[in-house]
Parts: sequence; structure tokens; C-alpha cells
Amino acid sequence: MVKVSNMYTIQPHCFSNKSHMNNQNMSDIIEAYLKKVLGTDEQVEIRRSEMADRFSCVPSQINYVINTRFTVQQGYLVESKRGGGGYIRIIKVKLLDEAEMLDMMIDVIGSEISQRNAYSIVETLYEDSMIVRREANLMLSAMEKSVLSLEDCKKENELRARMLTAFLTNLRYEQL
Amino acid sequence: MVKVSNMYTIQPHCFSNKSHMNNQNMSDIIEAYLKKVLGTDEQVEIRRSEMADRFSCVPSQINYVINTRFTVQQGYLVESKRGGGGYIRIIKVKLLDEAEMLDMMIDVIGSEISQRNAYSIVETLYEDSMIVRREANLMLSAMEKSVLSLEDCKKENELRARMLTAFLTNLRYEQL
DNA sequence: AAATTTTTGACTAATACTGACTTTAATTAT
DNA sequence: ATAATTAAAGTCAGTATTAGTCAAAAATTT
Repeated sequence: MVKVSNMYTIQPHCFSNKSHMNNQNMSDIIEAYLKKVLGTDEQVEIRRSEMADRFSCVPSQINYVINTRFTVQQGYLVESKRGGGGYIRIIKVKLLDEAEMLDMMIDVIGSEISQRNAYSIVETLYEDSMIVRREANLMLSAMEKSVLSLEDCKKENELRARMLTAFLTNLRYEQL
Repeated sequence: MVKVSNMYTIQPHCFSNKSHMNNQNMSDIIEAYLKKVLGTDEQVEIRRSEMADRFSCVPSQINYVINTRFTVQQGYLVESKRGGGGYIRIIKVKLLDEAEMLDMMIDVIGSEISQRNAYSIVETLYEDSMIVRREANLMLSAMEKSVLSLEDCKKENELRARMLTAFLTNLRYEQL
């Protein structure tokens, strides 16, 4: 379901400059490689199996690295395609100043939210000029009770929370 | 400790910057060729076997490209004739006014829609300037599989249909 | 020793490509 | 005219080529 990031775990003694870390595991190495490329270019496109070969790991480890180190929260978008000519593309996005505030809102939403409270949040976004009226209306129309109603009311609030979280997450970074 | 979701890493949920696509397979190349012509002209007429020769593929691959990339949902009509002097003609359509178009889309959506088809519809809205990129990305983010996923997949497509219909209805009224 | 993170691989899903066979239409032969 | 031939395009199922998922095992950290 939900993965845990290690980005905020407290490192024991001091700030470790990653370039001096002498005990890197394979995932760290792959991460470093990709981030080096992303230091120059805005995006990087890889073939999963090539990467796996290059780093002598199984292909699914590439997914692991991407899932734990290249999330939207960390400022990356990932696209992919299967089949012949398939690829995985990682895009670095610029996080906005509002990102922190949006994160707090996402925190507040948690795993469930009523229509009324969702409305309040959208209202706040509008008042703080983070969205325009038209965007507010779009959001609200999708979060209506009539759209989300299910047999179970609990589920409805859960869905609304996921949706609103998706909206806010989308607002965190600059559009491409 | 902050929980980080990996829900946004896999399915493409926003319009990508196609200018950096460097991993094209044959079908993509054929698609690009046809769309380039359609960028200038309203329609393009080809002979299947000629195309197959030009791109060194089997003739049926041309059908594959057309079936996957030139559907009605994507805004194209395709006519053809077999036998001597046969041809395939692809026509770019854009004949409805906005309200009509929205109604038609709502009709097409019906009571269920996959993520993929929802993407096509949003793409069409964007291409026809009925929404801006930011709005498109907001819509797509809310219709992600990971947002709507429930125990039952059927329910997911049902919810997505209701949501997309709500979006379109919203756009429809706003115009009036 | 408990919790967390990393590594692995079997299984699944999506997309692309191929070719044998079918259908349709025009042309040629009778 | 009618039949036979030829010249297209269509279909569909099978193969190939990628990437994704998930849970268990292994390693590491707390």
C-alpha cells in the first residue's frame, strides 16, 4: 500500500555528505547514477533491463529504486511504457514555494474527508490564489457526494481524501 | 517520519514533454510521420503496402498503428477501400462546437471508462483548447488508478466515468 | 531481537510485431 | 456478361519484448 521513505530518518552522528559514504548499497549507487544525469539534464530515459545489466541486479530493483527515491514528493515524475521500445523516464520537476503548505494540507486531510471539509480546503486554496475559480469548480464537481457515493459512506470519504490529495500533490510542482 | 506514497510513479498521469522522446519504436515513427502530414493537411491518403515498404514492416503493422493511434476518441476518422486502387485515408475531425462535443463525449463515456480512454478524452479536450494544460493535469491526477482503486476493478471504471462526466458537465455549464 | 530496508524472482500486464488467412474490388480472359 | 485472376486492405491470434507487482528472503539498522 504505502511505502515508507527514508529521506527524513535521522542520521546518527552528523550530516553525512553522500559523496563520502563508503557503505553504499546497490540502490544508493543506482540512485546516485540517475541523479548525476539529472544534475545535467532535466530528464533521463532508461531501459529497465539495460540498467539491471549495468548494475548487475534484477530488473525489479530498478523499480524499487524509483519507488523509494524518485517520488513526486521528492520532486520527480516518472513515466513508462512497456512492450517493444519500452522505457522508463524520470523527470525532475521544480517544486514551488507553496509545496510546504500543500504538504501540511495533505497531512491534515489524512485518509478521509467529508465533502464539507473538502470544500473548505478548496476555498482556502482559492483565497490564497493557489488556484483560480475555474479550477476550484472542477475540483469540487469531482468531489461531490453524488459522484463518489458508494454503498459505504466511509469509502466515500476515503476516496475523496485520495482525490483531494492527488489534486494538492499536483499543485506542488511547476507544470511542465 | 513521513509516509510517502509511491502512487504516482508508474502510470503516466500528466502530459509529457514529447520533444524529448528519443526511444521511438517503429509504430511511433509511423505515427509521427502520419501526424506530421496531418499537421499540414486535413487528411492523408496512403497505400498500405507502400507504407509497409517505406518503413520496412509488414502491412498489418500499418493497421496496428491506425487502430491504436488514430481512433475516433483521438479525433480521427479512417476510410479505406480494398482491391485494385485501394487506399487508407485518415481524416482529422473537428466539426462539433464545444457543447455538442462535450455531450458527445459524455455519451461515449457511458457508465464505465478505463484510465487509458479517459486520458484520450482529456487529451482531446486539451488539443481542442477547451481546457488548459494545468486543468488537464488536475483531471488526470484525480482519475489515476491509484486514486480510484477499490477492491473491485469494475467499480473503479464506474467511478472514473462518473468523475469525468462531472468534469465535462462542469465545463458545459460554465460556457453558458 | 525487532524493525526496517534492500534484494530477489516468479508471476502479471501492457505494448509491439508478425504472418497466415479472409474479404473486397478492379482488371483480364473467356 | 461472366468467370477467373490479380491487387489491394482487414482480421486475428500467436509471439516477442518490454515494464510492473508482490511477497518472501536476506541484509542492515535500531
